[in-house]
Amino acid sequence: MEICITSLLREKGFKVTPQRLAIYKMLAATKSHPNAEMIFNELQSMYPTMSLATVYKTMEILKEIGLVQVLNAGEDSFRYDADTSNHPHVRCIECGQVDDVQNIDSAAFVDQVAQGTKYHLIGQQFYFYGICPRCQTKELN
Amino acid sequence: MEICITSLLREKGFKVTPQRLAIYKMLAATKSHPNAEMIFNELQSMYPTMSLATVYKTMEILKEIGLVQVLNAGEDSFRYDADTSNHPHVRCIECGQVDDVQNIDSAAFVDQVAQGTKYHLIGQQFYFYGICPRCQTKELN
DNA sequence: ATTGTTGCAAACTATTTGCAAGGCG
DNA sequence: CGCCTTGCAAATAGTTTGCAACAAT
Repeated sequence: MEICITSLLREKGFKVTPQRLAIYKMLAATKSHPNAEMIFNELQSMYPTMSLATVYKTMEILKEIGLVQVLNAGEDSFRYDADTSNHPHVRCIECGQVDDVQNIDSAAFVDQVAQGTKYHLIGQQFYFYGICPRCQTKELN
Repeated sequence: MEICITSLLREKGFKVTPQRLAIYKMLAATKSHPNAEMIFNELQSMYPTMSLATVYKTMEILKEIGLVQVLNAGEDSFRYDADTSNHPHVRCIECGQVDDVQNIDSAAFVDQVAQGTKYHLIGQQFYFYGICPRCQTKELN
């Protein structure tokens, strides 16, 4: 995994820096789909000089070399996911957490859209909204 | 349709103003899924004192009373749609236009997700990306 | 008459950019 | 060593808010 990002950066002509490794490592280790500020906050203790701008610049590169995907779950900021497989996401409208939706077969649905539109389709994003298990139990108060 | 927005506003305790009618009428008459600035620009000739802030405030209300839905197709601004039925959208990565995807049956797909997640699902948004017919022909140059 | 709304300007937030100092190759 | 990257600060863009004048009920 570290090998992967290191060689990928070099291949594409980007330099390998501690900041880039740290950002990618942190993202790959979480399932929380953090936005830039969350990533920045989490890395600040380890890298006291880390800047938000570097997080943004790094995400731009990681997106470009295919190591992260950018999520736009209807919020005011972008979230990032080191799992670049094309899977749906679901956001809790109470607490705001974003989870993966696993083991979904969207092929039939995508095919249907591919046929129904005259676009040359390249990708897609599926976002669901609802109340997460934890917030459901909270609401029993 | 005008009757609808007028009575709906009154029912919910909002006042009926020319600006609100104009904004909704314009949105209901287009398929272009405009963002706030596009709406503002188009209305400025007819309503020279119209302000962007009023567009935003109005969209907030129209969303609240269920007359518009807000789209977040991976851009830096929100788009608005007076068609509140839950249909997918497709955006051209060349020219940026956003189109509806019509006649799609997503029930099976949604059911699959509803069962696969422990969320209490409330809604969803499907976004596709690709190259629109017009840009496909342009690319032949 | 009362209360909500408009529209300007200022505030705010997320993101991007310019640039000098520093680090990777 | 040369060039890319960092990180600060300033700039930008979309959206929201405060408030005084105004309009709908």
